Amino acid sequence: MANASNFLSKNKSVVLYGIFLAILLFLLKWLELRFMIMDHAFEIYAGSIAIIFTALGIWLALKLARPKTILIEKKVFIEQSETFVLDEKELSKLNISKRELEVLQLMSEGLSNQEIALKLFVSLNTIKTHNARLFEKLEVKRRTQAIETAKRLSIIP
Amino acid sequence: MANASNFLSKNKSVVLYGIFLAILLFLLKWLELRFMIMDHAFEIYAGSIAIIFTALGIWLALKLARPKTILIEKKVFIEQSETFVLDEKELSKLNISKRELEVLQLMSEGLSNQEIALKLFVSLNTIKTHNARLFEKLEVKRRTQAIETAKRLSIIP
DNA sequence: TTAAAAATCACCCTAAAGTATGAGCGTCAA
DNA sequence: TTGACGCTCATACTTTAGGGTGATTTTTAA
Repeated sequence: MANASNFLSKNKSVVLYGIFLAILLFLLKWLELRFMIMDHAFEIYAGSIAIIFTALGIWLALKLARPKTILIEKKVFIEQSETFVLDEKELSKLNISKRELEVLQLMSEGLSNQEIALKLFVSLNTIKTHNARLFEKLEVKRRTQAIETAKRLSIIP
Repeated sequence: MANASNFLSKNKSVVLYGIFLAILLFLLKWLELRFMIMDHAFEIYAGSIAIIFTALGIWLALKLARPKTILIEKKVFIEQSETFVLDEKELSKLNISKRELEVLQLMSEGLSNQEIALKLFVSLNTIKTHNARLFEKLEVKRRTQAIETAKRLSIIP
C-alpha cells in the first residue's frame, strides 16, 4: 500500500521533470531561432546545457533519493508472562531436572512445601529433597534466593 | 552483493527517468526530422551532453550524498527492572509504610530475617514484627507469597 | 499539644523450611 | 547388564519463619 503511493510521489517528480525538460528544450530552440547564435557561441550553448542538466540530475537524485534518515524506534511493551521464554541452555547447564523445575515454579508462586507436595502427589520429604538439590544447583541457601536467581536466569517466569 | 540489486530497486525511479528522457529526446528528434527545422548534428550533440551531464549530476548527488539511509527498526523489550515504577496508589491503599517496604524489598532479594535485621541495624524481632504486618496487609501467609503478590502489584521490582 | 501511626524490641511457642544421610525403584544408554 | 540418573520416601535433627501478646519510643498529623 505504502509502496504504491510512494512510487506515485516519486513518479510525479519524473513527470514534472519531463515537463520542465520539454519547456526548457523549447526555450532553447526559441533562443536559437531568435538570435541565430548557434554557430558562433556553440561552446556557450553546450556549456549551458551541461550545467543545467547537471543541476537537474543532482536535483532529481536528491529529490528521488530516499529520506535521509528514518529511525523507527519500535518500543514493544510486553509483560514478562507473555514474553517469557525458558532459557533451556541455562537449565541444562545447571542440570536441573523437569521435576525440580516444576517444584521451583510452584515455589515461586508462593506455595509451601506441603502445598507443593499435595499438588504433585508426593510426600513432603520428596519436596524437601528436590529443594535441597535445587538449592545446591542454583548455589543458594533459601527458597527466596532460589526464586530470585531462577528468575534472573530466565528459568522461571 | 545485495548492494547492486538493492541499488537498482531503490533507484527504480532514476532508471525510469533515464528511459523517459531518452524517449522524450527521440520524440523531439523525430519531430525535428519530420519538420526539418534544424540541423541534425547539433541536436544529437546537445542531447548527448544533456544525457551525459544529467547522469553525471545524478551520480554526483548519489555519490556525495550523506551515507546511505539508515533505517533502524529497534524493538525494545523493556525489562521490568528498567521499567519499574512503584505503584504508589497501591502502596497507600494497602497502607504499607516505608520501613515495611524496605523490609519487603530485602525479603524479595532472598535475604533471611536475620540478614535483613543486620542490614537495617535493628533486631530480628523487629523484622518479624514488620513481616507480620506486611503479611497481614498483603493478605498472605508466607514471605514467598508476599514477594509474589508485591511484584504483581508493582510494589517491588 | 495530643492522639494516631510508625518503629522498635522482647518472650514464648508452633510451624515450616532446610540439612544430612540412607535407601528403594524405574529408565535408559553404554 | 550395569551404572548413572531421576524420582521417590524416610528419619532425625537444626535453623528459620511466623503467630500472639505486650510494651516503649519516635514521628507525624490533626
